[in-house]
Amino acid sequence: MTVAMTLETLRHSTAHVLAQAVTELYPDTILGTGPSISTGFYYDFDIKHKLTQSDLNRIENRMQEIVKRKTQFEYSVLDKQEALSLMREKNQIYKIELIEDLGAADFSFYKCGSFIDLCKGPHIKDSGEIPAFKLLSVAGAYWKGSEENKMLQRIYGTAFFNKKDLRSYLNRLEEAKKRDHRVLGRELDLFSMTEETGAGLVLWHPRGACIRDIIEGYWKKEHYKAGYELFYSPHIGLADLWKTSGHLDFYNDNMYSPVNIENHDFYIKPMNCPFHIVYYKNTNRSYRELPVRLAELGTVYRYERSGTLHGLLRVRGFTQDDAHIICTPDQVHDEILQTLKFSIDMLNVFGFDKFNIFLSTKPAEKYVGKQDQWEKAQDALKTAIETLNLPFQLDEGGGAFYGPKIDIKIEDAIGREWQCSTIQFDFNLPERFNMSYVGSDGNKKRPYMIHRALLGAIERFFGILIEHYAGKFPLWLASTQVKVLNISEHNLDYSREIVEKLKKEDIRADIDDSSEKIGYKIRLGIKQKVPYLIVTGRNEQDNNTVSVRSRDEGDLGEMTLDKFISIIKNNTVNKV
RNA sequence: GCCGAUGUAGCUCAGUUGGUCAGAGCAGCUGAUUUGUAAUCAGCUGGUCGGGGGUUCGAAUCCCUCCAUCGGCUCCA
Repeated sequence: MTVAMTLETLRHSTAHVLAQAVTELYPDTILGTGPSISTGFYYDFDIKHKLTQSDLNRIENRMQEIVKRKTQFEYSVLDKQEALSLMREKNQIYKIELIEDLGAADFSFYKCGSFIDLCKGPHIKDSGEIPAFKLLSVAGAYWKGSEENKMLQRIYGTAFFNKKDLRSYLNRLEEAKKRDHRVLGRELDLFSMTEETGAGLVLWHPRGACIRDIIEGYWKKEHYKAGYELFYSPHIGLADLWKTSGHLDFYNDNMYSPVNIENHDFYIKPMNCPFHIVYYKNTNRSYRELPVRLAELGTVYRYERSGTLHGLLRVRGFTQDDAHIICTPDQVHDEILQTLKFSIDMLNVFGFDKFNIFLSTKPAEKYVGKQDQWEKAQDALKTAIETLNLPFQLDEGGGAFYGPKIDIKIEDAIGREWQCSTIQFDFNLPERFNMSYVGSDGNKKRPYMIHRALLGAIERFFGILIEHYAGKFPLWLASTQVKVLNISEHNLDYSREIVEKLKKEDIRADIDDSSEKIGYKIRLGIKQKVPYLIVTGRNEQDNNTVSVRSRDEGDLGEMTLDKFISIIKNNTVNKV
């Protein structure tokens, strides 16, 4: 066997060493599987003993020993009978299942010391070739990833070619922890979620609310520019509405129980679309009116299983930056192109420029709508992506049953991918609601409907933003843009005057008029990540100036207030 | 929902085998200080130890249960 020493190989081999160590320490271990993954590797085990963090240390030490032993990885091939009997002998029921599943004639094994594992390889030459590794965590994981199956214990770890890479990876994990939006959210007093109010429900504190307001204000302004009309719909709707839309049939698991008012059931909305459609149908529509573009920051509530909740990134009540475009077949291409461009532009403004775009097409089996509709829609989506020269991945058959879609994912600080923008066709709802418009030939026609969100959900997007900026919101988004710090009581009037002047210029300014020393005030201002701190003391008062300290650029020295205001205005407009 | 871990003042955490163990720092408040670029000093107020139930003469500590959070899995129209 040739040994291709890729990071993947190294990690896969390290997973074997992990399994070997665990087997040595816990002889009753039944092995699951143990692949390499993008951040390292894992191995699943069925062990009676509940693994703890301290067990991890013990296992890691044993792994170090195995590495020191420099045992060879020996390759061998067994036929099915031999493979099965070997695994039976070792009571490896999961491996037996794998052998049966694979249905091949021959099976390759790798042996390292007394440890042998079913594996297609490749592997490193011997265990001594592992230069740097670390076990990271234990977690539960279903056998074969199915909820129906038994839950095994999974150990995560990582490995690198050298200690330096490992260290920098671990540092990155530390860094990511510091950026965690849940931590920063508390430190910067942006939001909270409490046991008292309910899991997955967000309290937007004034500072967070301020930033949200700026985001939403910008969002609205841009939507008007892009030819959208704003819409508001209620939080609950009659059962019949959701029956017509199909949500009570298809989405019921995610919906909360109804409230009964005068013998009518009302459901809290999990989506905004039905309301927009009802409005569309409010009057006879002519092709001359299309496209109709309705945008709404609509707050929806969905049941999410308790174990899936995660800070702002997965919640039960959230506000979609939703819109529905209802148009004629002729308009589909233009609308999609415009929407995709809009989406990318919007994400760019918030500092995101790394995207993973997925184009999902018609599922093989369950779907609604006609073939030519799907083709036209898919063509529009693909053409738009290509026109903008964006790389994308094709997810053949990955579309929803009601239409094809584009999903845009961005990466957060910890390398997790989060879906923000989505642009999806819907062939289902126009049918169900019998939507129509009168064409130029005087006949009633069925419009195309496009459902789209650019930021996805405000809550999730805010969480991603916090991590992206590490809490250092750019000037235009910062809740407090300038904090004025007076040196002593003698400068208080002058300092307050400065604040008032800044406020008059629509600059979000605040004052720290406590009787603390300037060092303390600066420390506090830095901790709060305020973009600009202004020091006002005797010198400034005498010279009629301010001393500016920028969060990102350090001390900018003494300048006139007018000069400072123009810097702020300039940077705000440019969104830096 | 599932597996595991965790839950002590607003925050970060101490609390040895159940018996002055309800504590510290920061924050907050009150005073003093009037300060020149990352923590001025002093005093004070904060907690049914996540909720409920149980064992015990006695529970933050042991048991049960519920809730929430964390790491994952699963799910993600």
